[in-house]
Amino acid sequence: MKRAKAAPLSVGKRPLGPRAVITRDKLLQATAAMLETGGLLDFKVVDVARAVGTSPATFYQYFASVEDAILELSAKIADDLTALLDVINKPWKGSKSLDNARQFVDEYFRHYDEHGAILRVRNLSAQEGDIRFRKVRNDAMLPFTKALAAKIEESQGAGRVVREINAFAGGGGLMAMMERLAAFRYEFEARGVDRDSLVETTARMVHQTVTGRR
Amino acid sequence: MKRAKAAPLSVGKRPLGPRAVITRDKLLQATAAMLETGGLLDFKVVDVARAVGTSPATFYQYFASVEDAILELSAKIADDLTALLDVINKPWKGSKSLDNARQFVDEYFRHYDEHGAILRVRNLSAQEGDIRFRKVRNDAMLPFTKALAAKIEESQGAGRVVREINAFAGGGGLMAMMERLAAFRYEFEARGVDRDSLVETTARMVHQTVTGRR
DNA sequence: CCCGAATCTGACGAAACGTCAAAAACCGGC
DNA sequence: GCCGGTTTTTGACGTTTCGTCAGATTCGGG
Repeated sequence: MKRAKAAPLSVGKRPLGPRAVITRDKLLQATAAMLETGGLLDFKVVDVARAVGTSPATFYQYFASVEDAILELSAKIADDLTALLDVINKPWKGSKSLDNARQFVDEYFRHYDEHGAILRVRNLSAQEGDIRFRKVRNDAMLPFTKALAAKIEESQGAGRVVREINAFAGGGGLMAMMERLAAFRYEFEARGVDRDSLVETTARMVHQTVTGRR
Repeated sequence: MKRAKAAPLSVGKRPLGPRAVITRDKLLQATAAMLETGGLLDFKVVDVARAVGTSPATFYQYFASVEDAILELSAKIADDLTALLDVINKPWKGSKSLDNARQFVDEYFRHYDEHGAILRVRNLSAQEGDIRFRKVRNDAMLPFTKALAAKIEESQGAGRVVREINAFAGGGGLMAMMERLAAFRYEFEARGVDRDSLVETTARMVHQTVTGRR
C-alpha cells in the first residue's frame, strides 16, 4: 500500500471546518465498521466511501492512507480503558483482591468485545514493526503493565512472590494472557467454557501472579 | 481480495509433476519471505512472482488466492512444534518440573522466532473468523492446551490447584501468554528485559499455574 | 527427432489505488 | 436574492494489481 508523500494540501494546513469534521468522523466510523465486518485483506476504500455516501477522493482528502485512519482509531479507543487503571490501583488486600482481579479481567474483556476489530489490526501492525502502531500500543498497554509490575514487586517485597520473576515481564505476561484470551474467547465458548468461567479462571491466574496467594 | 470460484483447472485434477512441485514450493517460500519483509497490506503477488523469477499467472496456477498460500504455510509449520509435546508429557515432578517449564517456553519462543511472520497472519485471519484459519490454529494449539489442562487437573486432584480454575481455560491462558510474549519479545527487550529473563519469568508463571507450586 | 502431456506466461478486462483541477456547497455582507 | 471568497466534494484520470485464459514453451519417452 503506497503512502502519500505529504498530508493533503487543502487540509492539514488550515484547521478543518465543521462540515469537514463531520465527514471525516463519518469516514472513521465507517472504517471501523468495515473492519468489524470483513477481513483486513478485503478492506477497500471504495466501500468505506460508499458507506458514507461519498467518494474515495474524499477519504484521501482526510487520510493519507488506510493505515493512517486505522492508526487514529487505535489511538482513540485507548481512552476507553481508563476504568482499568482505577481497578488496578485499588489496594489488593485481603479477600477483596480476588474481586479486583475479576473486575480487571471483566473490564478488559468488555473493552476487547467492543474494539476487537481495531485492536487486532493495531497489534498486527505493531508486530510487523510499524513504529507508529508500536507507540500507540505501548501507550495503551504500558500503564497497566507497569501498575501490575508494581503490585508484583510489592508482593515480592513481602516474600509472597519469588524474586526470580521479573516484575515487568510478569505484568506484561498477564496483559498478554488477557488480551489473547479476550481475542479468542469464542474458541473457548465453542468448547463449553463460557465467558464467566473464562473470566474467573483468568482472574485467578492474575490474582495468583500478582499477590502470590491462591 | 477476491477468491477464485474453483481450484485451477490444469492443476488439482491430476497430481503435480516434479517441475510443478518445485515451482510451487519456491512460490511458497517466497511468500513466506515476503511476509517477513513487509507488512500484510503491502503484500503483492507480483513481488512474489518476481522473486521466484516467474509470472503472477504461475502463482494463480497453484494457489486460488494469497490466503490459500498463507493457509498452507500455516498448516506446514505446525510440524515444527512436535518437540513441545514431548516436553509437556514428561512427568512434571519435583525439581525437574521447573526445568520442564523452561524448556517448554524456550522451545515455543524459538518456534515463534522462526515463524512469527506466518503465525501473526494466521492468528489475524483466525480472529477475523476465517474458519479455515481457525481450524489450522486449533489443530496446532489444541494438543498443547489439552496437555496443559491435563496437568492442571492432576494438580487439582492433588489439592495443589484450586478447583475454581477451569483446567482447559488455564491451559489456553498459558498458551495465550506464551504466544503473546513471544510475539512482543522485542518490546520487552527495548525495556531491558532480555530473552533469558523473559523465558524465566514466563516459565515460572507456567510452572505455578500447572503445578500449583512456586 | 517427433509427439503428447505438463508447465508456464503474455495479454487482457476488471477493479482499486491515489491525485488533481475543477465543480459544488456554503456563508457573510450587501 | 445575489455576490465573492472560502471550504468541501468529486469526476475523471493515469497507474497498479488482480485474476483468467488461450496459446506458447518445455520436457520426456519412443
